[in-house]
Amino acid sequence: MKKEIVRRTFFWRDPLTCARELIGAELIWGRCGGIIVEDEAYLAENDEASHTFSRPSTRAFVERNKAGAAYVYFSYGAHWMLNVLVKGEVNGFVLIRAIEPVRGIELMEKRRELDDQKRLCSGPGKLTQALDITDRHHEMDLCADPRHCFLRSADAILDVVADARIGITRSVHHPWRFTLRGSQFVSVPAKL
DNA sequence: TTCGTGATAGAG
DNA sequence: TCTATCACGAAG
Repeated sequence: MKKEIVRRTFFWRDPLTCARELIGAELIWGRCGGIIVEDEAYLAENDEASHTFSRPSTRAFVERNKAGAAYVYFSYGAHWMLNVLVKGEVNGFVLIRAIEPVRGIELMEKRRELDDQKRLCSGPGKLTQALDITDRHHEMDLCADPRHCFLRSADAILDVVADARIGITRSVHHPWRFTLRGSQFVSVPAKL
């Protein structure tokens, strides 16, 4: 089962498909990385929970950048969030919410000051802290540099669960959060 | 359950 | 300028 770098064409589809298929892929970030076990899809149109709904700067970002670009923003005065831009028939984003640590674990534990792999990257703010992701990565192309990319095997068969997105107040009903079934590394387990 | 934290955007 | 809002996390 050979893993290959996810190419830009992967992000030329609708955000829901991208989000679902990124589960099980490996996020490579410098010396660190891990398997994506939780993410969420946001649509640039008709999705009140998306930043594009209320933020002109985000709409400009979508226009300005290619698919596969990193959209990084600061939230609640404390946390960075990592998203990937998707540009298909419907534009949108995939928010990376949790990874299962695989490489550079020691470094990530040091950054988080936490010796617990299950909670090391089990949330969007936690994983950016563990990987040292900040606004300096905003607009970075995640399909060009093998040090900051996604790795995925095309033939992997995974049990992915879809349920409602977390931490939003609008458009809450869409089942656009995706998790790897049974994973101990997610922020909040899916309801069965 | 609460609360800190700061960027953004819209109203006044 | 002022204020509401927020795709969070940690403590209690």
